[in-house]
Amino acid sequence: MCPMADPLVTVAELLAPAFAAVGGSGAEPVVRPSDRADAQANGALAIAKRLGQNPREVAETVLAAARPALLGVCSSVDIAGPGFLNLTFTNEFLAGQLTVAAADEHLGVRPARRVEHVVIDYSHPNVAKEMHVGHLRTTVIGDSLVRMLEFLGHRVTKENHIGDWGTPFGMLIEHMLDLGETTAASELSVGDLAGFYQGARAKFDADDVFKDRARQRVVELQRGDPETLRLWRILVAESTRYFNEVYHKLGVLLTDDDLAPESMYNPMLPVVVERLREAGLVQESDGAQVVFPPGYTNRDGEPLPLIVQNSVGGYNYATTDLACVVDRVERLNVDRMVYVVGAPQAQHLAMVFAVAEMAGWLAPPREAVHVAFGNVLGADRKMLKSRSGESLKLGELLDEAVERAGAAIAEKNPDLSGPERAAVARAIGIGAVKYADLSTDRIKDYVFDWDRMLAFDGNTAPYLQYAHARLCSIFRRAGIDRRGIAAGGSPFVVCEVQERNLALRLLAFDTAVWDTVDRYSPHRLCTYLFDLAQDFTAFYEYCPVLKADDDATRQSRLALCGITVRVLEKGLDLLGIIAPERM
RNA sequence: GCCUCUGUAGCUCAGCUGGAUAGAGCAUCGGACUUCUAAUCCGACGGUCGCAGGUUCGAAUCCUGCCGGGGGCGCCA
Repeated sequence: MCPMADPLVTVAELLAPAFAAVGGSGAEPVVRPSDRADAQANGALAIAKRLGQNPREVAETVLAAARPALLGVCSSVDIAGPGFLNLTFTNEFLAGQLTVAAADEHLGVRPARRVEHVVIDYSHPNVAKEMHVGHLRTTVIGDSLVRMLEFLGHRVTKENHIGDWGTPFGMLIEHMLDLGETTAASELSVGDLAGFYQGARAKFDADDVFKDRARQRVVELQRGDPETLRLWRILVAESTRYFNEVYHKLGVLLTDDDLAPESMYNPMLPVVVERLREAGLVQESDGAQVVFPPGYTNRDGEPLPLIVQNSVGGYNYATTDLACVVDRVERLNVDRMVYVVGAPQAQHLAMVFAVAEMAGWLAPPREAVHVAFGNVLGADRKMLKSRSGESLKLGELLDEAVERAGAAIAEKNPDLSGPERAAVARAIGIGAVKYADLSTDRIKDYVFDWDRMLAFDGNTAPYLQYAHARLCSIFRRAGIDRRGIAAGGSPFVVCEVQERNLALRLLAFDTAVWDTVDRYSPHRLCTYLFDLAQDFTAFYEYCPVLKADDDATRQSRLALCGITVRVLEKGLDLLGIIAPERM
């Protein structure tokens, strides 16, 4: 078993036998952070309630049993209020825990007990359609979850389920023919997907001849006509190239290897329906082939179906989503499927999962999770739009972020120049956009505000990056490699209150990461990192490092800075944010 | 109509699987730079946690009802 760095986890472990002895097998210490001490254990109250005893007396009994285990760990343990155990750690214990964390490649974060194969479904842009701010959330949240799950040791499969199939492709292909293949391709590759799509749409709506051609083309596409497929592949290839440009700007992990296009599932669609039919789940309703998962009703209170084949024999996204489930279970053998998809799809996904369960494709411990998220709003609290009222192109938004960050740097630090300034502008601009998205609870809508996200104070990426840059500066001036600092010995001396607060925060990284992953809520890690940056700057203000009074203090503070910079860097990396060395 | 998410300081948000006196940041006001990056720090001000009940030793947190806002509810994805 690997040693645990987090004092709350460690002390919970130390207290567990005493609580179990007094309260029975279900009794837990319930250790939480506290304002009045370093931690409080609330478990005695639950035991008292269950046993009908006085909670303070229960706390006394538990404490008496636990005392030996806490020797050297806690400098004081008090019973307070109705029966809390207030725990204060010894500085020596904290120093020892810091040594454990510093020696750990994972900075004290416990690896997953059981390694799972997790598939994450995110980003999913549509071919020949613009990527907009709606794609920002799924892409950034998904990317962050991939990084965290991998950090915990899971095997992660990224799936970018791009929309490359469906009736719109008839008009898109015909539009491409009208423009000429090379013109069309160049229009798409420079990223004018909105113009291309709207051009096709306008003709489709206005021109009946064009409409007929488009419909005929859909038939050819579905029939597998080679020439039509060739044209279709041009659309897909040019769009994919454009998506990759946006992904590159964003700095996310997605590559072509992660593409799981809708069309990939086409051959499976009839099979899915057939298998549902064999399982006796399919009914005909108004001419369509449907499954009725229990518990869903429409607005008239009648059972609500999941339509898997429409009345003219076509398949839809429910069929495709079911095919995905089958593919992931039977081909990839995944343990967990994570869908980073907007909140409006909640009912659809719930029904798909329900049908998959009915068919026996999805059964515990295998699980499917909908990681839902809200909208990005403008200052008017409506869906974010460009000035002209069009939907905002993601690529342009990212360019603007880098531009704004560049302007800020030019003003604040004129010494940075050339390529370094450009790189820093990118790290700050993109980091700011990502952090603004990740730092609020994903289920809620948030207001997109340039000034707030790019501010260098407050809960923003630049504030965290600035703390990181100051740390790097210390090591640069000391002429020490910050990565090699903590190796060997136990240099930590926890003394000043700022050192103590920083130490406690650093040691809570484990809990912060696990809380974040357990709830698929990156904003929890953001909150932690902001707290860490604040604790560090307080330390930085009051505790000289390079000019410390004596060498032991200097060594200890350098080592403390060494873990801080690693946690900050790793934490930001888990959010997909780059921390520049200077800014 | 039913389902679902949501309502916390002037503003933007944490806290929600029950714990002690509800926390940050911004803004406002007052302090701190010949100092490891002041892009910072310290302090003050600021809240009947939408409303009303209930559960209990204890509720922002759980339950019920109501009010306000968003979303979803049969052949698009």
